[in-house]
Amino acid sequence: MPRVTGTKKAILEAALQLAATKGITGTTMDEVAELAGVAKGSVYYNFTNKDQLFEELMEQGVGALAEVLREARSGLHGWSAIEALVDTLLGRIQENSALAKLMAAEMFRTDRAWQKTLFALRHEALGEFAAAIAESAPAAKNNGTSELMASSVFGAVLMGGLEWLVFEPERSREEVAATILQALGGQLRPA
Amino acid sequence: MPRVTGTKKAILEAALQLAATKGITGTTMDEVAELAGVAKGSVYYNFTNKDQLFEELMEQGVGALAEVLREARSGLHGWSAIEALVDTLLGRIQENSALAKLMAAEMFRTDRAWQKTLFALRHEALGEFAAAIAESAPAAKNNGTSELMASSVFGAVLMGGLEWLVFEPERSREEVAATILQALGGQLRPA
DNA sequence: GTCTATATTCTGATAGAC
DNA sequence: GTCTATCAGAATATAGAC
Repeated sequence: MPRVTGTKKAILEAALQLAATKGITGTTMDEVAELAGVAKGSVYYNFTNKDQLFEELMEQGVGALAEVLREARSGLHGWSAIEALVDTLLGRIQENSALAKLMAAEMFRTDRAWQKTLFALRHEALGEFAAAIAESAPAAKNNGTSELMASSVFGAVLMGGLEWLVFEPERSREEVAATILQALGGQLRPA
Repeated sequence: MPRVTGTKKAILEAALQLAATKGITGTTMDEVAELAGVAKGSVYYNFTNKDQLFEELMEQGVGALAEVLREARSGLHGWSAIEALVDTLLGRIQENSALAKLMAAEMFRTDRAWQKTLFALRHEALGEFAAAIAESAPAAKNNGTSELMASSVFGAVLMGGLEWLVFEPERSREEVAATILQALGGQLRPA
C-alpha cells in the first residue's frame, strides 16, 4: 500500500473529520471538497464516487489498526498480551478518535457497498484479541468463544475510550487504561 | 408517558427498522411512510419533522431501557447486581436489536438536534451500571471512575451482543451471557 | 386524520475549459 | 490535475382536497 499524499490525502482527511461528527451519509461531497480546500471536480478525479472514497478511508484506517495491534502483541503472551492490546488500542483511539467514532457507527451496518472489505479487516483486528484470549482463557478456546469474547473486550475499550474522549477528556490516558483493565481483570468480581 | 398506539406507533416502528440498517440520515421519510403503510402527509401530521420523529424514537427506546435496568438491579448488590444488569441488557439487545444498532451508531454523535435529551437518558442507563460497580469495586468509587468503568462494561455487552446477533446468531443467549461475564469476571487474568 | 400533488432545496455526479 | 458550471434525481416539507 503506497502512502497517500497531496490532494488525495487532504480529501481523505477532510472526509474522515466530517464523517466522524456527521456520519458518512450525512457528509456531502461538497463539504468534503470545501474542507479539503479543493474543487469538487478534484474529489471525483481522485475517487470514483462517494462509496469508493469512504471504502478507501475505512480500509486504510482499519487496516492500519490491525497492523498496529499485530505488532503490539508480538512476543507477548497471556494477560501481558491482552494488556498490551488494550493499551495500544486505547492509544489509537486517542490519536484517531475520528476513526474510532466512525468504526463504532459503521461496525454493525450490513447495507454498505464495502461491507465485505470492512468485515475482513474487522476480523483481522479482532483476531489479535481472540488469539491472546485463547491463550489466557483455555475454556474460551475450547468452546470456540474466543472471537465473541474478543468482541466484548474490543467493545469495552472502544466505548470506554470514547466515553473518555467525548465526556471526560480531563482524565489521563494512564488512568483510563488502568480503569478498563480493572474492569476486564476481575476487579468487579469478589474473590 | 402514555403508550403510543395506532398510526403513530406504526410510524415509529417502521422508522426504527429502517434506521437500524440504513442509519437515520440514510432513512427517508418516504420509506418510513411506505413501510408504515401510511401516506407521507400522515407522517408529518404525527411528527413535526424528521428530527423530532427520531428524537421521540430514541427517547422512548433508551428511556425504556433505563427503566428495565433499574428494575433488574433493584434489591441486588455487588457482583450479583452486575450479573443481572449484563443479562438484562443482553436480553434487551436480543429483543430489540434494531435499537441496539441505532444506539451503537448514535451514542457518540455530537451534532444531533436531540443530543441533550439522549445524553440525559444515556447517563441514566449507565448510572445503573455505575452504581453496581461502585459497590463491587470500592477503588473505582474512590477515584471517581465508576462511570467510566460502567461505559466499558456497557460497551462490552453491546459489542458482544451485536457480534452475537449479527455474526454468530447460532449461539444460545445463555452461552453469550456467560462468555461476556467471564470476560468481565477476571477469567482473562491468571490468578 | 389521512390522502395526493407540488414546491423547494440539496446532493451526487458529469462535461468541458484551462 | 484542477477548476467552474450545470444537470438529473432525490429528499424534506407544505398545501389543500376529502
